[in-house]
Amino acid sequence: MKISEVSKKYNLPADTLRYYEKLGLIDNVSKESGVRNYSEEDCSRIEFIICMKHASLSLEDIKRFIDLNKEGDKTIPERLEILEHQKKVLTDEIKNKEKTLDYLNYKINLYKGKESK
Amino acid sequence: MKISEVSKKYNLPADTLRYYEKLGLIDNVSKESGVRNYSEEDCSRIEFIICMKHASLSLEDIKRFIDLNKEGDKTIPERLEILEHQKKVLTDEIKNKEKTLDYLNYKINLYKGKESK
DNA sequence: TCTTGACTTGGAGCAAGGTCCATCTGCTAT
DNA sequence: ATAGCAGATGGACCTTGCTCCAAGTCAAGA
Repeated sequence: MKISEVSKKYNLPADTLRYYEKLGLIDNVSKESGVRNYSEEDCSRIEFIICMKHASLSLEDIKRFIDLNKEGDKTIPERLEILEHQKKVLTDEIKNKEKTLDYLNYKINLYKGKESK
Repeated sequence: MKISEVSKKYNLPADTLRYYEKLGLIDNVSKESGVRNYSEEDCSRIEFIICMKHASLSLEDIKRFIDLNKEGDKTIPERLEILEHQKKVLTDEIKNKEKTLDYLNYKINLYKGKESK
């Protein structure tokens, strides 16, 4: 897949894809006469990155995780730690956002009452 | 309340509180011989800001909302629009984060299986 | 062959949201 | 009265995560 296709597929600008590669989040994509050709594996990696971003990991943390992964099974405890920690973060975020959603609804109803008065 | 107390209460650095004031998110806090003394109202405002940040509004949008509020009831429709929009954003975020939480749990279990092998 | 268009690179620039610093002021306890 | 501490101010600086640009390469169609 060419960069433009991947870009469309994941809704990420080509610049961002190259940026992630530069940071080492994506391994060097193989090139044909200088042009990137993304493999299935590259795409899975991109999906993983997007997912971890939703979990609010920084790009640096995502890179850390990927690097650990490459080091083999002995890094599983550390990876587990990262995941458990992020799970906590994520759970808190969801709780906060749900509370905030309640508050938004409350406010919205309040305003709707005022508006139709 | 002095800035250090407010800082502790809301877990926001004093610099950040002053920064919010500079941006106009918090009205000019009254001062006693040059030292800020936060009123109940100032505190409510801070709580509002924190809440809206959880709803993923930018500081600029929060300021917009606060400014509209000051302009009186005629701005209710616009405020409602902001809230409704943000509700949508927030709902999507929660959905994404819940999906991601599932994924994290899946990964964690996978790793736990490997670890205890 | 010439042009067009997608792609490349390196590096500069940008926006958001702080964070830090030097310097100054004004209590408060000794 | 004096040292020490909290706070104030203005402005410089920082981090994250892109985003844009200039200049160059390459393949394919007219």
